[in-house]
Amino acid sequence: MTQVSETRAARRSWQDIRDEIHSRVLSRRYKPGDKLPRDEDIAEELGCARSTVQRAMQDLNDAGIVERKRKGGTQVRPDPVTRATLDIPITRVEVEARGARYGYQMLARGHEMTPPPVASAFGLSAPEEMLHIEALHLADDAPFILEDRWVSLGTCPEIVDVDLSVQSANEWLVMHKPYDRMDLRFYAVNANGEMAARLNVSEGAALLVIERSTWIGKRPITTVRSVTTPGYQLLTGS
Amino acid sequence: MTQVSETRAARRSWQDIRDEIHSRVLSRRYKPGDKLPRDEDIAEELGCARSTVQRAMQDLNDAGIVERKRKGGTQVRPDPVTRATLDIPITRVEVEARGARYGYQMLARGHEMTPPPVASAFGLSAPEEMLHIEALHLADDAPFILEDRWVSLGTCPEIVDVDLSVQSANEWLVMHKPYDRMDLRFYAVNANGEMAARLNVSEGAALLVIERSTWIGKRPITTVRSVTTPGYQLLTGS
DNA sequence: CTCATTAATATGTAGCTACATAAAAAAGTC
DNA sequence: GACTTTTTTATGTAGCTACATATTAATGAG
Repeated sequence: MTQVSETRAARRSWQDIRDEIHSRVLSRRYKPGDKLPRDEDIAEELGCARSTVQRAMQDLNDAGIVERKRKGGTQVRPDPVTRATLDIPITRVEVEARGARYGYQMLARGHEMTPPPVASAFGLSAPEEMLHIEALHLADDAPFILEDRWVSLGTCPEIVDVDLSVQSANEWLVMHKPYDRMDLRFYAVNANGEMAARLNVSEGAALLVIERSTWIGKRPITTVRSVTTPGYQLLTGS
Repeated sequence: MTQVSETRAARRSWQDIRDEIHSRVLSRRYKPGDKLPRDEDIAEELGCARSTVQRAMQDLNDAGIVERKRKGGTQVRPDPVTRATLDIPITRVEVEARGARYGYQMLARGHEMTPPPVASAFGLSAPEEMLHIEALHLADDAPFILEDRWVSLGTCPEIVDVDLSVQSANEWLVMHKPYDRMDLRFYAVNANGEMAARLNVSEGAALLVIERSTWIGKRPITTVRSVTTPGYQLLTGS
């Protein structure tokens, strides 16, 4: 224990505090479901300010290690999860980052009533008229990603004036339409006849699909199913 | 019920500041690549403390909206990304959350030298002896996930004393082994003969694969390839 | 005893000061 | 001019106070 004075080499950073708490969780000194001491007591025990503990706890909370509730205190998450952050770039940037030439091709565009599967992805009770777009992203002229998109005209009327034969809808939406909720899902499908033809792969090939839906408030913005080409991998950093 | 603003200018929260900056980015008042004013100036302009701006900026940084560098200042990320956090639960918890009975079956276990693909996933220069485990996770006695795992004996010698015929290696590792780097990748494969037999699916079926590797410092801990059954989806919340 | 009201309390946030740190810019040096 | 050193500066962090907020716990009315 430090006699303090001015030797502030002993100053502990919030990362130190975080690591100390984390190691106590891993060593089972704090077991899953256990309630931790109040921030103030931990601060006193470890010789730092409450704000430092607060910062550390916030990080542990974000990392899924602990759960905090006002007045309820802090507890170790009973069911540990491994949490990762995933960056999904705009397809154009992704293609260019691979050193390939990006190409974009709009296959179809029209106003249609949402079919049931789309409505359910959005949590809509009644079908509504939406902009429906099918498009193909190309890398060095080879098919790269096939996308099937629906855009809500009620939430996003400006989209009808955008020239989507040149710029992908995603690119425009990402740059202009804020959202406060997003749902992502990943799964694998066997290429059906249409996919195989569009992507120039053999029928039955295993393809990774990325589905993304966004909302602002309770209002749907867009939902898109992106079918990737064989060999495509989604990666996380950190 | 929220007691909204009084006549006195309500204190602005860091979320308000964040949303203001974010909306400026979306409205292109701050364009991709642009340098933002210093925190202090933004604080003055918006009438709050620098610490509040700092908090807001930290969040925008985490969200991938801006990039910050000491002395270099803050700039709008030139290539916008959509960032999502992914929670991968322990398979047992995942199965139980679906209301199914969890089962676990170890198929093979042995000490082997790392084959080249595994070594490269870990960034190892020379192959080393590792614990190799093949196991099957079951949901209501049906195959759910097939896993092929390598655990570094140098980094993780305790693992040899753990009874992995009862508890999955992942469950033990998550609870006992901290890591500071993790790599995740997702892709789709067509079931080969062995996978098809193990998972009781037809050959060629499209299966989602999750590969995960973890390190502590520069030392590898474990790498695992989890092959899921048809219909499996990975989801993100927010 | 039951339900509604009030008090107590742990975390969350805003604002301040002071200092640390990294990196760019400026100033020297050969 | 090319290289090194110093200074400047914007962000990052630690610590403090004060207050807000969401719950839980205690209290009181019937």
